[in-house]
Amino acid sequence: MTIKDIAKECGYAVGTVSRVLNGNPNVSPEAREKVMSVVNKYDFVLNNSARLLKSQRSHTIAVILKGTSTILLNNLYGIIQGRMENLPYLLRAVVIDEYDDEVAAANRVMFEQRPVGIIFLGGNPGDHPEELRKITVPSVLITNSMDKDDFPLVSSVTTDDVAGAECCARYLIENGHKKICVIGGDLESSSINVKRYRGFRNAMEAAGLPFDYEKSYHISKYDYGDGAKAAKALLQKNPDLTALFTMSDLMAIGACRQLADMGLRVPDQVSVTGYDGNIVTEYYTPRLTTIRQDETALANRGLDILLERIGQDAEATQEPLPPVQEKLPFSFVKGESVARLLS
Amino acid sequence: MTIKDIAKECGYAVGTVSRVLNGNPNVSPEAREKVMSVVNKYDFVLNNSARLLKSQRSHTIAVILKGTSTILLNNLYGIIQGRMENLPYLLRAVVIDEYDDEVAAANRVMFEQRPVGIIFLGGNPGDHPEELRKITVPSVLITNSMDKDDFPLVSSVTTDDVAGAECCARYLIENGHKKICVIGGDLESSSINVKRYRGFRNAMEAAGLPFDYEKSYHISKYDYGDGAKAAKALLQKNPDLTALFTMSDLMAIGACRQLADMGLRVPDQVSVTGYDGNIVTEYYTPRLTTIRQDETALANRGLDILLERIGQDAEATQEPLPPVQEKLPFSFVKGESVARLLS
DNA sequence: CTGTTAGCGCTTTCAA
DNA sequence: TTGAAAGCGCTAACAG
Repeated sequence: MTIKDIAKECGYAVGTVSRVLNGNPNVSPEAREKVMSVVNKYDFVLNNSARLLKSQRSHTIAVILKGTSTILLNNLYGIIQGRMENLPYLLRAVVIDEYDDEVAAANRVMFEQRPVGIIFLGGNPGDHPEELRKITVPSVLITNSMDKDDFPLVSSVTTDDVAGAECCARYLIENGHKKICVIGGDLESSSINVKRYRGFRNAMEAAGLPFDYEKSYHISKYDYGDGAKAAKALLQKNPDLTALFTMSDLMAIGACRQLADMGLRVPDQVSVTGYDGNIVTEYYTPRLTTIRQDETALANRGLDILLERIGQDAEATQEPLPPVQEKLPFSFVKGESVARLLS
Repeated sequence: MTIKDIAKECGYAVGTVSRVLNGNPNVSPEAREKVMSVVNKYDFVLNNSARLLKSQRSHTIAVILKGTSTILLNNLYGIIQGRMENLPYLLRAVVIDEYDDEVAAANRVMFEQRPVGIIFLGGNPGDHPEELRKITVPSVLITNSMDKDDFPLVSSVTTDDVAGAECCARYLIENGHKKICVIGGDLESSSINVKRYRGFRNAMEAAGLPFDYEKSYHISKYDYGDGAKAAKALLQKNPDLTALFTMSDLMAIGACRQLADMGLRVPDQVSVTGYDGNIVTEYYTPRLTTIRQDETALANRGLDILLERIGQDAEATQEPLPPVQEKLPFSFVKGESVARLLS
């Protein structure tokens, strides 16, 4: 079943059928109706390969989803997908492993799909500058920020991780906590960890509290199990800690579990804060104190930025829009996992 | 940069370049080397659209992921993707909404990508028989079973939901629970709900316990919030209940939260069971009693079944392999969310 | 408004 | 073993 068959059956030429199917206005209503009736009769769909081959440009936006297990990213994807229904683009998800190279994946998809734009959900493309430079369509990184500013095609939308972490740490301090330990990601591996750590340190320093990285910072993956292990290790090294500042809700939940196993109650004996505002924090007992990123805003703004750049790229009239690195507001969720220390 | 440019640069014809790039054996070593050197020089990649257009058949396996939020499915996807590295197939993820029609999505991808096989992760393709019949490549449904047996191309791998639910319910009964209420999915909407309910009823009947669907079954979506609401409603109608049997870990966690808000402790005052064995159940407090599906086995077996059918489809020699509907064993996770009732 | 037609980049016969 | 050439299904430019 090809456009030719449709043309034959409805008595028009392939050009007309093509025009109808592509929403070209230069078609008479009768022709449109006639063609559509045949198209519907057979549930005919244009061959995408042929379209792509011909037009040398797809209407595909590729989404590189790094680390399928992160619920946040899936939600972002869902929001973006929802908006696609009213947009003339096709979304193509590329799900890669937490340890895969997102820029390599993007380059692969560049060749295979020729997308008009790329959305990175998670990951840190800036870590692969040479590869990233090969990407010739606008892209936007959501949830992480692009620190390098010499990529004219890469924008980013993120929440202010420094401020978020600072806010959360300040809440602990305001509640009388002084001996606070940190469960965080590897500072070498991702700038997001660095920022959250900086925010934490800012709050500590503002309060004149000391912090010993060697003793009181434990590296953890963004999952439950590692959070639990980190909590255990920190407790051994810092038996007098009163609070754990973590860089993710999953770490926080893992830590809570570990504390419970050690007979310590949250928040009565140890306070714990999460990060990200994962929905589970609302249902966990105790409800977790956390920083909520506004997923909807993040996804929408990211998509808007990309669409602007794709759109004007098509017109190719004026100067290309410069990339933007935006920070969106976060919100603090008080929860129940931080106790007020009487002093 | 096309195959033509490559051909020109290395002095061979496009046919030869194509043969080299496709691993066709009828190429002289010199030609191969020459071509490859130029290909590597430019990092040339064949235009996929043109290949597809020409060969009318991709090496793509499409994966329809229904409901991005289900962690289980993402894990399954991860496992499948991991195995792809050693396989000559490309995976194409199609993420659709919980309420989208997975068979329509599959048909779309059939036209656009011409995959050699389809994996349904979640969903219930059997619910759309007419559409499903249009799919002309082998497919396999993982986590749900195909009840209809007149689809010669659709296989399935699932755990035995009836047995799993029965096992879980029996555990409650063995611990002295008699007044058990159920938080479950809509029996109309998915056969998986019917099966889990049947398993539950089986256990109840075996123990000679009555169950009043109207009074003690509450329909809930597979998420936290609805689980909480359901728990509240059930408690109002059944103030004397001692246990909640739920059809998903998320519902169970939502229910636990609701119970805590009502001042009821789990499991001391009310016992709760989950379903699926989501990793969070191990870190929740209390650890949830649940049925764990063996994700790895499910994913691997599902892929194996599909590969067998794709493979022999290519040979096209003997009779096509019939579809199989397999049930894999589950495991019961005791957890800590069920109390022993003294009677 | 509609029909005709030249490719898009590739694979795959067919001949050499 | 290699080259030449015919399309795959579609779009878009052009002619009518």
